[in-house]
Amino acid sequence: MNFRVLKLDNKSNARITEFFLPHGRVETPIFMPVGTNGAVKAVKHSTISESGINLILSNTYHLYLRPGIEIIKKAGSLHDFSTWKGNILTDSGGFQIFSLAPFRKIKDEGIYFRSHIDGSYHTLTPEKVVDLQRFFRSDILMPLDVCTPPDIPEKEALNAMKKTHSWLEKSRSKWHECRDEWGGNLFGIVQGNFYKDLRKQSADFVNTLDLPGIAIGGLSVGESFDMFSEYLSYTSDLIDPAKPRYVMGIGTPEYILEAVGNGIDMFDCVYPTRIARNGTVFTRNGKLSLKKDIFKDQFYPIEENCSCFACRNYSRGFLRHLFKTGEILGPMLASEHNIHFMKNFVDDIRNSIYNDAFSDFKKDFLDNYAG
RNA sequence: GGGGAGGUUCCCGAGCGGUCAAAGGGGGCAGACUGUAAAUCUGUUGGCUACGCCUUCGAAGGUUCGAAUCCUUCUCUCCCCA
Repeated sequence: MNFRVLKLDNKSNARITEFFLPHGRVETPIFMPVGTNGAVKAVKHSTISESGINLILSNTYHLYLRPGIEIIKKAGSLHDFSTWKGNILTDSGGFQIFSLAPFRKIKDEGIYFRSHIDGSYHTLTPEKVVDLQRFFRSDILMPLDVCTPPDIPEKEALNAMKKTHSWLEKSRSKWHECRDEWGGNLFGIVQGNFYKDLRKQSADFVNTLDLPGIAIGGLSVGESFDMFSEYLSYTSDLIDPAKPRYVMGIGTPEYILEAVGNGIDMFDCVYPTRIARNGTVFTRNGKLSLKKDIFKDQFYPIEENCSCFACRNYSRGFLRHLFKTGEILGPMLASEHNIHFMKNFVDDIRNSIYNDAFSDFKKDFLDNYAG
């Protein structure tokens, strides 16, 4: 995928990199919106692509259950099925094993689980998950892993890590057999919970596998920000710098700044689009809960200098009205704004790295955001 | 004119002698949301000099130790028949 580092920040580990995927070039740092079912909720593909984003995330677990792999195979690929022209990273379902805990059983060979939709019984194995993503024609595919919550005993964390490692080897073999069909890139996932010796073991192991990129999993799963920061920094330093580094499942602007400062290139999160649907939007001066009474007669945009469709055409007062009345347009416009916000935010981060001013940018941003 | 049903806290609507400041919705207000079981979820929603007191279930009066709940009158709304 021809990865290379274009610029290193002179005061932190922040960096700008580029790599090439089957559906185009990607420049990092990049925020990937989450479109679990092949579409970012409440947002049109054109809105994403016109904002300059060419990599979104979808989910193997969900697409496997609905519409099922046969339909996507028949369509040709997930891109063809959804008509999204850019790159797609598909998550494996590892996180669903974690978040849908009551319905699953983890064994050495894979996971047995019940569908959250109809209760039917299913199995996902590391090999099968690669196969599914192969038929999606995913540009980046993720291996099945075991994500664990904070505060579990080290022995339990060790077992989860071992399983993740053994599954990764199996995924890798399967990927080697079929990758030439379409050029998808399998990333490794570092686990190890909140134990540094395990994180170290896991990073060392994943480094040896010669994969195109490396993800840090098992963060932002309920731990404090300080804990997140400590383990992010520790783990990131152990990962091969000659590959894209991806922290799964973040985040808010604060988390992203922390990640970029520690050399992370990629991140994804449902947060911007989920809070948008629930009535909260980002601004450079902090979040706004649009449903609040104070916005009812503010006849100016969410942000004056934002170029998104919502800010060019609608006022805070009207957006509040849309949310209060349950109009579908409210979540749509708020989602569009938050997508734009994240894109512009990450662009500004990238520019600051170009100018060796990341630290100043971070400080200024956080001052405004909190104030 | 005759017969019937009913007026409950912002709205709808339960309650039909004490455990009722009054179920449940809705609406309002506030909070949460981080590899999406989420256009979702949680809290709160008469007043106060608050572990107690005050006002409140159309209005006024009455029965009772005690009433939103029973009785009388008044008033308003709706339905049916003439």
